Amino acid sequence: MRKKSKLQVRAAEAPGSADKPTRADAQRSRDALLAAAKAVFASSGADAPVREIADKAGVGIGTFYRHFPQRADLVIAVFEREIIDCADAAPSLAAQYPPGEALERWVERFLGFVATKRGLVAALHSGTPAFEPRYFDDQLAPALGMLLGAAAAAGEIRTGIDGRDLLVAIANLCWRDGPEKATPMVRLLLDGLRFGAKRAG
Amino acid sequence: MRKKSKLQVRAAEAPGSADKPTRADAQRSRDALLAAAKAVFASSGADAPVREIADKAGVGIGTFYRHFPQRADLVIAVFEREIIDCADAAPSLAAQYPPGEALERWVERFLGFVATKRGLVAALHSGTPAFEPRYFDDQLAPALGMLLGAAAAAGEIRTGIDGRDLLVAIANLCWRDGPEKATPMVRLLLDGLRFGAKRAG
Amino acid sequence: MRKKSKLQVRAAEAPGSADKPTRADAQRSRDALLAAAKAVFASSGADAPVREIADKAGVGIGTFYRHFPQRADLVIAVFEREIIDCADAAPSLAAQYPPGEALERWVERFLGFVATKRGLVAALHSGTPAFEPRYFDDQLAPALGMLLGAAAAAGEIRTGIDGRDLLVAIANLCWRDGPEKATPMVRLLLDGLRFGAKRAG
Amino acid sequence: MRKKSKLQVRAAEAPGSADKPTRADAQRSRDALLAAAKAVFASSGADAPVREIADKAGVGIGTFYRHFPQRADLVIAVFEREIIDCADAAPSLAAQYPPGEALERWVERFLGFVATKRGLVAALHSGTPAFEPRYFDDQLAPALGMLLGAAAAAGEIRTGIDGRDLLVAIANLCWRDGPEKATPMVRLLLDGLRFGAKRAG
DNA sequence: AATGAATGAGAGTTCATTCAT
DNA sequence: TATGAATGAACTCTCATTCAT
Repeated sequence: MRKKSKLQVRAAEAPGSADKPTRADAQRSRDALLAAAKAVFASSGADAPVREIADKAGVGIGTFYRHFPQRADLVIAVFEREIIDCADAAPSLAAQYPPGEALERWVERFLGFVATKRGLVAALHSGTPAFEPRYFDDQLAPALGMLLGAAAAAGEIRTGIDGRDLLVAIANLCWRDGPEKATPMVRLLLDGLRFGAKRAG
Repeated sequence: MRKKSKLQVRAAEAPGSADKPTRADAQRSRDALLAAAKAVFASSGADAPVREIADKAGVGIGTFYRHFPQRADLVIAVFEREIIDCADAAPSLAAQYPPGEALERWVERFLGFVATKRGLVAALHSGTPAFEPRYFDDQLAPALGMLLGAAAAAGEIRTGIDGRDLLVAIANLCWRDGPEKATPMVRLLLDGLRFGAKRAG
Repeated sequence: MRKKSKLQVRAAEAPGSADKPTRADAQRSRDALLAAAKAVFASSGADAPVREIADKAGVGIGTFYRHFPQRADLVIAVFEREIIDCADAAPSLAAQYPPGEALERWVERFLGFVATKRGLVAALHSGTPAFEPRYFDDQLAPALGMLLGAAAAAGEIRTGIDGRDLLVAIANLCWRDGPEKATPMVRLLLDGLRFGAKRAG
Repeated sequence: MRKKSKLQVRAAEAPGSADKPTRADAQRSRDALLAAAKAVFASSGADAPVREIADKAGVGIGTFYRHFPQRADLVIAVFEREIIDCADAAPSLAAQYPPGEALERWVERFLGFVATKRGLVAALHSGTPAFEPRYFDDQLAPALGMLLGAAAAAGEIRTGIDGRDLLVAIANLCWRDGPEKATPMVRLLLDGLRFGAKRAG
């Protein structure tokens, strides 16, 4: 079973817990910031001015930085739920579909998440890349790696492709383009995996 | 035959030409700025402060902005030669190698250009996207399109892939990663093109 | 009784006041800026570069602009004390002297302020004319108007002259000239007021 | 008889004259600049950017500065005709009206000129004050001085007021204000002159 | 913990004036 | 002479981030 993400833990921390009692007002600030960020990201992109978010949340910037020292921290927190759900979808798809199709469906799902958030990919790469260790490495890359391994074992795709590398590549393809432009190119990437399998076989 | 790029023409203008002959001092400033920019881009990335470049060129900012009203204008000018050379390589490669190999070699060459300029791709997308119309659309995309068409005609790759889309995809794959990371993913993309051919055949 | 000026209140705010108590550091910056501006204005005129003032104050330009978004805001603040004192002098003079003399003395005092600040009048008219509403209209014009009214009531000067108009006229007479040149002309203006009274009488 | 102004002479210089033959193209440039300046002054004020005028004249800025090294030179040239006419009106008025009225009428005429040119007075004081010697001192001040002298001799106004000082004072009163605001104040000034006469008498 | 003032780099512009061609 | 490129000071504004309160 996947362990819960650190942020999630911190966020969901019950008041009165052993280590950090998470004061009620702090939690309120955090929630307000997340709600504001979600709204601002949707309207102005994920590279909106920090102050705009803080203002919308009715909170000082100091407070913003206390909660989200890095811009990426905020982005992560905003999309945390979706990321976790996406990672979680991997085992389900693997159980329901043959390996190749499971892979394809999962990539499509990931694409549906990442390509529809204007500025997400760019934002995640600004400043300290906190996103990658936390989610790429711990959640999404293993999920994709598992699907790749299964498909390779079934002879449907080539071997030797690292899940993380492919994940980053897919994200990069969505850097500026929406799903319409990105999807065909991602398909090409997957076909490239298949091509290797055929050649190898 | 491709017509010479406008900028190139302006820079290389022969004395006595029809339109304004580019004063020697203006040309000197321009050259100094380009040289300075090339150096600064190499050391500090393509998002270096404008003033730093002007200073290094021994030129006022006023002069800088006269020559390059938008930051992207400078970036373009700096890499102009390389871009043109890259585009020019397409016909040569097409003449020397079988279509599939010509395509592959050209993409590698493009990669060698774009993936080694830290910050280039990102810089070109900030501000006015002057780069794309001028070079992507007019020079590089047609070059790649030609190679794609030839390879498709030879049955080596699938049809229906737009040169510009693929070009952008390749550039996107290099967005943050150097050639080491990008190259395998670009290979995958090309294999995807081949996979389509096989499947279609 | 005149209410205290807003700026003054903000500056002199007693701790524990209802509205925002002006943080100590903000006040320090503000004071430093005012002191620096006073010095720079004296040496370089009221149109000195903003950065020079910020530098002399040991403060960033960002801070400068936070405190004084418009250049005129600074000019106002610098001379605020003197302006207020000048306006405050009107009732005292009115109490001590006969109306005509009170008027004359006050004008002389105003002149002593405005004609000795090289560039003051010009500076106040550049950019947003924030000065006029705040001080001309609210403080000085009423002060002068009161004196005019009293003198007119006493039959010493003509009626029907607006305090603000006269105030502006006096300031305009000092626009470039120091008190030596301006004073005789201002005297003429006051004599004009008296002439009207005599004629009317 | 008044000698012709230097500028006028230069402008009207016949080609082929003894000293400077004034090339035809130079004259054309000059004329174009004057026409352009007149238009631009009317629309954008007398403090319009130099380049705007040069552009409108279809002439390089270099050419502008050759003809009008100081901004005031241009302003002068543009209004030269009107200034001379204004000065010339003094003797006529003196011949037609009693001294006091002649003075009043001339001042009104001067006002009608200077107060209706937005930015004129300010422009004349920027840079080297070339205006004053040439026109204030040589033409207008003597004209006003003459009228003042006559009125004083007739006992209508006080003595001891310098024509130039009064002229500058009147101009200053028009610095920012149009004739509506300025006229009453100028009247006050004239009444002040009369007040002195009565008191002296 | 919350706040928001302070900071300073930087972009992009405008403009009067000088100077090389 | 005419030209317009060069110059560089200055200004305004934006923003991420730090730090005093």
